[in-house]
Amino acid sequence: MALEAADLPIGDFDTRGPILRPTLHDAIVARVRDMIIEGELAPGTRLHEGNLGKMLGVSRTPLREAVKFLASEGLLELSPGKGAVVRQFTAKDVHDSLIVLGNMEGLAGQLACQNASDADIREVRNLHDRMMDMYAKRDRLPYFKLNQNIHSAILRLSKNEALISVHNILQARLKRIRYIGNEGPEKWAGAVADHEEMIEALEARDGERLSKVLIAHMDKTWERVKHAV
Amino acid sequence: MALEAADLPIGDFDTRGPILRPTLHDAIVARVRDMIIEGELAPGTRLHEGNLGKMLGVSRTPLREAVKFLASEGLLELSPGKGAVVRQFTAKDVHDSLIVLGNMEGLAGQLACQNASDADIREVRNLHDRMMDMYAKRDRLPYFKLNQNIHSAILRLSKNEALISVHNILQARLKRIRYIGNEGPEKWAGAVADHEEMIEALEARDGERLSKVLIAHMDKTWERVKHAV
DNA sequence: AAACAAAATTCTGCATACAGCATACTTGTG
DNA sequence: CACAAGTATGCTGTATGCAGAATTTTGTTT
Repeated sequence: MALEAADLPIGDFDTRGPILRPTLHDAIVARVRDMIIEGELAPGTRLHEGNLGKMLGVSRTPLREAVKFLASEGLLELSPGKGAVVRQFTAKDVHDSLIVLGNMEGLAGQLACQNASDADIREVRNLHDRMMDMYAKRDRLPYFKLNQNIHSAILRLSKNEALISVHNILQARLKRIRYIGNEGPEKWAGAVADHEEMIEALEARDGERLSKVLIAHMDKTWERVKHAV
Repeated sequence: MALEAADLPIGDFDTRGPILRPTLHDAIVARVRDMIIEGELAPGTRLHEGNLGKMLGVSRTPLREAVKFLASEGLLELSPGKGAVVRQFTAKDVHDSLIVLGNMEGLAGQLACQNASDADIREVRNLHDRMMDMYAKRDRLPYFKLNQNIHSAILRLSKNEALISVHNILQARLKRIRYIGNEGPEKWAGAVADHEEMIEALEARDGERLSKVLIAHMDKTWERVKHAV
């Protein structure tokens, strides 16, 4: 089953601006990235251009271009003469990344309090309330998704493209860890309390407070995830 | 004059770990990146694979791979069917990036105060003193280089690879702006005062203070650069 | 002369072909 | 039986060829 440009997930299209034709390149990048995140390509695995290309139904040329792209994102490492290897993250790498992510989200929170419109904030409140419903029902997966959405929303509300961009890069590197770490011993009540404080601070446009909660929240993420690294 | 792997700048080699063979890929990436930073490839320019390849003495295949790599770094934009274009940064893009960079350096300062060895700090003191000599002589270029070195050193002393990595990405995107902005109406004395406070805070391992100075210092960078954007 | 349409050219995107290097295997020797 | 050297296979890295899209040029019409 060959990979085609139409396999691009909808979310990858930029609906503002001129409509861009989907490209095979983007499709391959997205597919291989998913394979890494979902563990189909385990850390340390050497990518075999012939096999992987056949598996995806594309020739080596666009596949190699996608590999270079992902290497630049930090998901793959290039070994000259030996091709690409799925990057291994040490526990320290993950911890370091979470510290940086926490700081970025803190900054995003501060900026969001300055730059978000009232309507923007109402949207986050909406997400928050829906998440709380899921918490009441102890419905894990939709809770998790809405949780992610809230964090992305805060980034978006910062209206700082540079911040969003570097956050995405770092986030992508850790997505796999989060993916496996999701089953860990979460202190669910504590996380929910954090989120209550977040939405309060955001609605009060209290950037300092929001920033602090977001950073503290990320510290707890490390506690939750570190056993899995 | 064909581009060869030997044209790699020394600094690109990772001297720790196994010695890696220089690759044409890295050489092309570095060369094109420089061409963008130095303005040889102006923002908005469409990269012509045929011409550029001939100019560098390489075929289109490795060139295209390098282009994808740089696109992932954010220095190029890919237009499906139209190839790659040197990315244009708006004034807001630059301002946003500087805010994020300032925040990152602030975090790096805090971490450096925790994680740097005394010897590490002495090295920065050394750089600082040499920079001050250059300031006394009003010797602009070496001052500028030492200045850059000090900022990189603080990042390095944070001992946080993730932070160093994302900082480098954002830094690379702005290098061209810094390059042209360097001639601007710098408030040299003010910058020097900032640096005096930085080294004091670092030697006192006062993370809070160092962080604040670094962030304020970056705000001034925006003032110095914004006229050129 | 200007505007539009159509053809020709040029460029990108992808596939394939080939050369050189890395690795695995085999075979010979101590 | 173990180890080393030589051989063979297979993979990566690079160049080239081809098809289709984009752009430019040219011709035609108003």
